[in-house]
Amino acid sequence: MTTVNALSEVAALMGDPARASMLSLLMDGRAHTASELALTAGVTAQTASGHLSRMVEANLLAARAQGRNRFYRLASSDVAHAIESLMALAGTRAAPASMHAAWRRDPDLRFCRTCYDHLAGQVGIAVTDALTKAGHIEPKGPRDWTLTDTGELFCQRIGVDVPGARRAGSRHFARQCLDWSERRPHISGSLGAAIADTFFRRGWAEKLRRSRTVRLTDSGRRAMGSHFGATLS
Amino acid sequence: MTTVNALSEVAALMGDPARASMLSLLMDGRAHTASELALTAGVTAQTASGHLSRMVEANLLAARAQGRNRFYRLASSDVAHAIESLMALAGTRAAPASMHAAWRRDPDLRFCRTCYDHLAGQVGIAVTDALTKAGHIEPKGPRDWTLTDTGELFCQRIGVDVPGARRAGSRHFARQCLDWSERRPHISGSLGAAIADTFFRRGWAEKLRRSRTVRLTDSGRRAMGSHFGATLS
DNA sequence: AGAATGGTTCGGCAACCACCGAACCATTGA
DNA sequence: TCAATGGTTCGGTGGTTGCCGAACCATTCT
Repeated sequence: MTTVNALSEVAALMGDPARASMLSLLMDGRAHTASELALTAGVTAQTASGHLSRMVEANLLAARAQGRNRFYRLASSDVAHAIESLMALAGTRAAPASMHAAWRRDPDLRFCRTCYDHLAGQVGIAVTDALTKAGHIEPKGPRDWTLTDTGELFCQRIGVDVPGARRAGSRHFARQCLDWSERRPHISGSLGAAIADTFFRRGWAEKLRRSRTVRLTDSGRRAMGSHFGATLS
Repeated sequence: MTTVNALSEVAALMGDPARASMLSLLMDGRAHTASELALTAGVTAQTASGHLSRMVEANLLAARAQGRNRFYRLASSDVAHAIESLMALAGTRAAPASMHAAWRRDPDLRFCRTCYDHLAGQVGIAVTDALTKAGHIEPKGPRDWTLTDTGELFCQRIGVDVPGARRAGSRHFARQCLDWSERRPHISGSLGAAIADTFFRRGWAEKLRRSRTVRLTDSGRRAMGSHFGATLS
């Protein structure tokens, strides 16, 4: 009820290892079935079911029934943002030495991944930086960007569905999202999602199954150079 | 070790009610003694000691011995930011009806409070908005502000120690911090702290003991009108 | 030196809760 | 209609951990 208990309740929910792995998987922005989540969490279906209903109850997750499957997804991008923020904290938690070790362990994840439904990691940052440098997006207000006229043209040229992104209901159009590995913001919101979608549709990138990791294809690397003027390690 | 476990570990630390209330108290940005923290958490000194050492171990808290007292404070503003982010999530957790009830319960906290060491709540937002509207600060990059020339003069006039804030080591100068009750950014960083300090030094505001709540004095209300052109409910 | 205060360590207890086995419901396909 | 698959509910069990009493260390005050 009181604000401190609400804090501890929500934190305690994320504090269980099984639930944390489920949330981590759901950070890819997609909806996953209960059994899939049970598998990645390393628990049986019954146990997973309990966890999932508790998180739905607490409005961390949303459930959608389809056939005999039940799909779960993060309830809102706010939840995704809070998780990223905790991850950022967890990243600074350890001493620099072991931090490097942790990053060595998952260099691909650090290079490119999905954050909810948009691109994050070095690639996400590179895209965002390129758009900023070219004057295609400009900061508007504290947590948003504006798409400039040249940005509109640019998006049209590479095939980003801007009208569709603008149509996306009450959702933010171009939002700043803090990247936990780079510790700098990348572009999110419906425009960020549309850009990521372009990467997947044009074969520039592909999602690895059961993971937030994204692999940049060869044509993707070329596109980063030609369209975004970015060179990646 | 792996990133998901680091997430769950940090979340689990915040997930205990006793630790959560300690962290809430420490959100006022000050250092508090172990017994003070034990009292607000409603546990005995031994229990509190255990909690505190665990949080120091996890780099959430920093400890400083002084005489026979031991003072604990948040280890970094990153920790404060993560807590605010979780609180924001906890705020949206409940249905709108009960959310209002929770806010009714603590209208003063929502009106004005400290967030780490700067002002938050309606007053924090009002100050930030006024500075923006007058062109005293401008967004610089994704999460910072620049103090303009007129802003420099304005600060000097009302007695904000800008040189001192600039001298503040490696700390960010003017940072954007998300306000969990207003869900909009207010000014933090060393400049935000200097502004809050001015409010306290000039008697515009005073901290309520054992709480993050800040009371705006009558002269503070007048100052909000004359210096910031803001009217508060 | 002795007493008082603030803080920590240790050991045992109790409550909580994550977990699984088993049984049960719902949807799909044969 | 009957099996198969996906999911949830229920009950009992075990491990974790938060908690306090008691003893112990450190600092300050008389």
